[in-house]
Formats: sequence, C-alpha cells, structure tokens
Amino acid sequence: MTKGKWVTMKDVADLAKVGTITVSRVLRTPEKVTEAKRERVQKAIKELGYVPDNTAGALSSSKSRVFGAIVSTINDSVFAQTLDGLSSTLRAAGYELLLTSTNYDPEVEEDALQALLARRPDGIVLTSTSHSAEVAKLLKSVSIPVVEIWQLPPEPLDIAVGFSNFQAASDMAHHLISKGRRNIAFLGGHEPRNERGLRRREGYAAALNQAGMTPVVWPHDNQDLRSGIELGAAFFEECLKENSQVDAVMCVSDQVAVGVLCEAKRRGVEVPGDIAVSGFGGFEVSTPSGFDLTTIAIPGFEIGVASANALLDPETARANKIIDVGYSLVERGTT
Amino acid sequence: MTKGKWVTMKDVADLAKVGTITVSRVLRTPEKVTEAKRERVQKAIKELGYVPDNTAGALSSSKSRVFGAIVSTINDSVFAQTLDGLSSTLRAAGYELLLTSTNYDPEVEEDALQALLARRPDGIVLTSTSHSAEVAKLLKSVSIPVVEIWQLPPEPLDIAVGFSNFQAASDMAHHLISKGRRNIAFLGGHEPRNERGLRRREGYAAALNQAGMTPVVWPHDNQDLRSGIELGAAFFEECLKENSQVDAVMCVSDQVAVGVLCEAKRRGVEVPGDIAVSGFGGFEVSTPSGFDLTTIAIPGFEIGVASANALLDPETARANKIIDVGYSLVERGTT
DNA sequence: TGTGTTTTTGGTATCGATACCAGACTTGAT
DNA sequence: ATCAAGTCTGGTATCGATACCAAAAACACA
Repeated sequence: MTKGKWVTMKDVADLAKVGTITVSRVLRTPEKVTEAKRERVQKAIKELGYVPDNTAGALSSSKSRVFGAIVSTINDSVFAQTLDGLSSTLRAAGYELLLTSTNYDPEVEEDALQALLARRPDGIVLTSTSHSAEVAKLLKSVSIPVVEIWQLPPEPLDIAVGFSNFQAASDMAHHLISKGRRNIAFLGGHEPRNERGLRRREGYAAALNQAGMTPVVWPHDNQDLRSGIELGAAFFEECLKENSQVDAVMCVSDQVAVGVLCEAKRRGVEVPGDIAVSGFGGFEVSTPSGFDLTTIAIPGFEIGVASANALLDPETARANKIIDVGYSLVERGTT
Repeated sequence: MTKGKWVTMKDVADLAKVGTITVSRVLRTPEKVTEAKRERVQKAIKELGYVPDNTAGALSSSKSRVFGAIVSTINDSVFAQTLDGLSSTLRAAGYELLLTSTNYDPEVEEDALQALLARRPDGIVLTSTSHSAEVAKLLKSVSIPVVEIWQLPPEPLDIAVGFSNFQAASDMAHHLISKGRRNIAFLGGHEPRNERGLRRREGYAAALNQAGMTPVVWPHDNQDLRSGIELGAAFFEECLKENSQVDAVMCVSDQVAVGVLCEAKRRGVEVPGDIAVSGFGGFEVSTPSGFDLTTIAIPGFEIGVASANALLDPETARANKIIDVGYSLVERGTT
C-alpha cells in the first residue's frame, strides 16, 4: 500500500497464514480452496490492497492473458465498433487488448508485430490480409490463434472473421441496375493498401461487366490522396465532367457518399432523381435521421465479438476457419 | 523457430558464443558492446528469429514498456485521433498501448483499472476526471504517471492534458450572440456521466446568463438516451415546439449538429437564415466539403501526442501539471 | 480402529529476462 | 615494462507468480 512498492502474493500469504500457492489458487481456481481459507485470503487481499502481478504470472504460466490487435487505422470510425466488441468481450473473460495501428504501412506492420509478439500475447487480431513475407513467416512460426477480420481471404492464415466485400459491392451494383440505372460510377477504393476498398471496387466491376455495362471508377490512380467527404465533393468537380451521363454513384464508404450528397444539394442536383447514391458501412450518418442513405450495413460490433470468441476458443473456430458474419443491403431514400 | 517454442536469449547467446547479458545489452544499450560481438549477436538473432520476451524483462527490471489507456468510449470517433497520436508516439519510443473502454460506467472503470494495474504499466491515461473513491485511492497509491485528458480538472491527480470545455462553449455562445442571435438553445450534454458534455453545457449557460439571456437546454433529463445525429433530428420535433422563437442551436457535438442540419433541410428551414447552428469537435463532417459547419476545432491528435510525451517524461510534465492544448473557434457557413 | 481413496495444502524449481558485482581486457601515460 | 583508469564481459541472484510433486488432512468404508 505504500507508494511505489507493490504488495506481493507472499505478503498476502503471510497475513492470511497460508502458502503462496493457496493465494494463487484463490484467484485462479477458488473452488479448489476450502471456504475458510478462501475468506481469510480474500480478507487479506482487500486489507493490503493487493493487485496481482500478471507479468510474473505470464512468465511462469506462459499465458499472458493479453491479446494483440493490429488495425490499419484508428483514425476513422470504421473499426471503432469492432474494437468495442472485441475489447468488451475479452475483458469480460479476463483478458486485455494491446492495440497498435499501422496507417496502412506494411513496414509498420512488421515492427508492430514484433513489438506485439515480445509481449507474448495469447492471440492476435489483424485487419489486413496481405502480409509481407516476414510478417507471414512470423505469424506462421507462432502457435497462437491469429484472426484476420473484416475480410474473407481465400486462404486464411488461421481463422478469418468477416464478410465478402466483393459480394456486397456486387449486390449493391445489382441493386442499382435493378433500379433502372444504366451509367453507374464507382467512387473511391483507390488506395492500393486498403484491400477492403479494392475488393469492393472489383465486386462493382464484376457486376457491371456481367450486366454488359462498362465500369467507371474514380479516382484512377493512387496519386489522388483525398478520401472521405472531400473525395465525395470532388466527384462532381472532376468525375462528372468526364462522364456527364452518369446516373448513379456507388461509393466505397458512407463518408464518401455524404460528401457526394452534400455537394449534390449545393448544386441543386436531385437525389435520387438525377443521380442515385449508395454508401457502404452502415454508420450513423446513413440512418433515416441522417442522410437516409442506401448502404451496405456491416455488423461491426459482431465482428469484434466473434473475433473475441475465436481467440478465446480457437479450436472451435478452427473447425470452420472462415466465419462469415454477413452484411445487409439497406435500401433507403437515395436510390 | 520451431512452431510453439520460443527462442530464448540463451539460445542466441550460445550461437553467438557470448553471455546472455551481452545479448541483452545489444538490444537495450548497443553502444556498450564492441562492434564485433554486436554483429555476431545480431546475426544470431536474425538466424534464430529471436523475439525477446518482454514479460520476463518486465519482471526483472520492473519496467513493462506498456502504457494503459482507459477511455470512456471507442464507439464513436471522439477519441480516435487522440488514440492515434498516443499510440504512434508511444510506439516510436518503443512502448505499447493497452486499451480499455468503460462505456461511461464507473464500475467498469474500477475493474478496468485493476486489470490494467495487474499488467504493471509504466503509466496510465484516463479520459474521465471524476473517479470513484476506490479508483482515486488506487491511482494515488501507484507511483507511475497518471494523465487525465480532454479536460482540465481543477485538481489533477497528477498531470492533465486538454482544454477548457467550459471556456470553449462560452466562446461559442458569445460568438452566436455577436452574430445577433437572441434565443440560443443548447442541444445535448445531458448524459450525466459525460463530463465534457456537462462542462460545455455549463459554459453555454454561464455565457447566456452573463449576457442577460435565459439558457434553454434540451433534453432536460437523462431519460432521453438519444444522442448523435438522432438527437439533432429530434430537436425540431420536440424542442422547437416548446420554444418556437429559437434562432440558434448550439450543439454539444458535430454529430448532433449534422442531425439538426439534415432535419432543417428536410423541413425547408433556412440555415443560417432562420436558425444558426454550431457544432463542437471539428470532425471531418464540419469541413467546407461537408456541412461547412461553424464549430470548435479540438486538436485531438495533439492531445494524444502531448499525453504520450507526458507519460514518457513525467518529470518535465509535472512542472506544469496542466497542459492546455487549446482549441479554436472556426467560423463557417452555418452561423 | 484401521486401511484406502480423495481432497487440500505447501515446498521447491522454474519461467526468461535484467541488476549487480567482480574479473578480464584495453588503453594511455609514465 | 609497469601501473592506473576505464571499458567490456559474464556469473549469479533476483523479480513474482505458477507447475509439479509429495505430504498432510479429511473422508469413506469395512
């Protein structure tokens, strides 16, 4: 209790007049200790304000009770709900989450993974699925569960929890086609490191090709670093000029769609009259109280919960390898 | 390198034909080892794919190289930039971040803190400033830096990094008054556990009282759990009915303001003609490409960076105790 | 009461790194 | 060639918990 000095298990054991191992058991497997001793120990713990030292426990049991997460970004809200689901489910089971972000940089990913592994986590969650050779090697050499999320790689390293970005985008394209749209453009998904965006773009292109239409994607290259709302606004300025006959925009995310909608309003372009707009993600802005946006709703929180369960019980999860949480196309006022 | 078995420092030492301590020094203080040995060791590390075990290092040096963060929520984007700044700055210095969220529940906060302390972090970041007695006691008994962020408590436990929510809200109220508004309502800030919202509401009320106006806050009680965009939309339905003369709405957040703006458009209410709207936060939606919203821009990323620096060098930070990162009132098209 | 079985308990070794100290090895000056 | 001062290096103890095993206690049954 004195500032700067931690109370140890031995202190508790001495006060309760038991062996240290009994204290350990009271904390981990209380049912194996008689009630009398258990109470004495618990009283001592409270009295001394004992906080167990997990670093020591981790060393001797080689179970750190920590999971690591490497996400591409925490800067926007994409993974927020997932992290929430992950962290709350893990905490309920007595585990903690070690979080790192890479900002879509594979070099950072390798560093982050090294640093994470140094903490000997009991499992790892990744939001990316294409890894450098080094990263793949490290992950394979490790005997802990590795969960890749928000995507469904054809060959998961270990376990994957997500949905098909390709299929979802393809569905949305078909939805727009079924609404009579004939010149559908795709906005975003041009960042080469963001695989989810790339898959969505591919799904869109496949659907259009299948329907005998010509895909129009914008921006063309990765030079254009705008994204989010700003990208949506820029759409009118540049893309629409080149393709004046466009009657629908499929956006890579709800944010981009919001940018499009704002600019449309500003210019007096009718939605969905002149142009239909769709988003992706199902964030709050897409709701009827917000933009009433047609979008693909992703169960972000559930991805987190399912990943947590996969980490906690990898054997069961490995039976499937791929856990598809699905998505749903929500039709609203913009299409 | 064999699956399931970690390479230890001893393995590296044997291969490089040095003592274990030399390996340790190559990793922590390479300048104290002669070049020849250093290279031999580094080669051995690479060859074996050695990943140091920090749990062991933490135990013997009582430095875990981990910092803990307890945030009220990761569900929305409020703290996203801050976490980004925090995590990237810490990682650059070789530290990792252990993240927990409380969902504004003080009971969870106590549990989370216990769990965090069990990992013997080298410091802690908190987004809340009113703590239960237990939590305060725990934090005071600990000899590591404790940084409270996003607010400036009058009596910080140790170090605080943030800005005055009260002052910022008061500034915004004065801005609206200076624009000729005479019936300014405040929307949000009704959740009893969210101190930042409460402080903003207070700042607003103080400014109006000072100007001889009567504050109108809504919702009145905490029964109404709506927040975000939905709350903004509900404003027209309920608040405006009671106070038909309102000519400005100060919102507790940008999200709420977006809800107000969407609903205004839907009802044909002119902004800022009929009603002025202000936000708080300075998120992407508030930009000219988005809603062109007058708002208080908070340097969220800088809060993260400053907190990280405070954790890394608490002595310097303690000289001030309170680090005010400020804010700026950004006047745009909605007022 | 005595024997065999099950449950509960504690001693000791161990996990993998770093701290501390002492010894070996440089280096430079005399 | 010798010595002092400084630089490197490695052996051993240690951090605080848990694993393993053996001893003690409790219990059941004849």
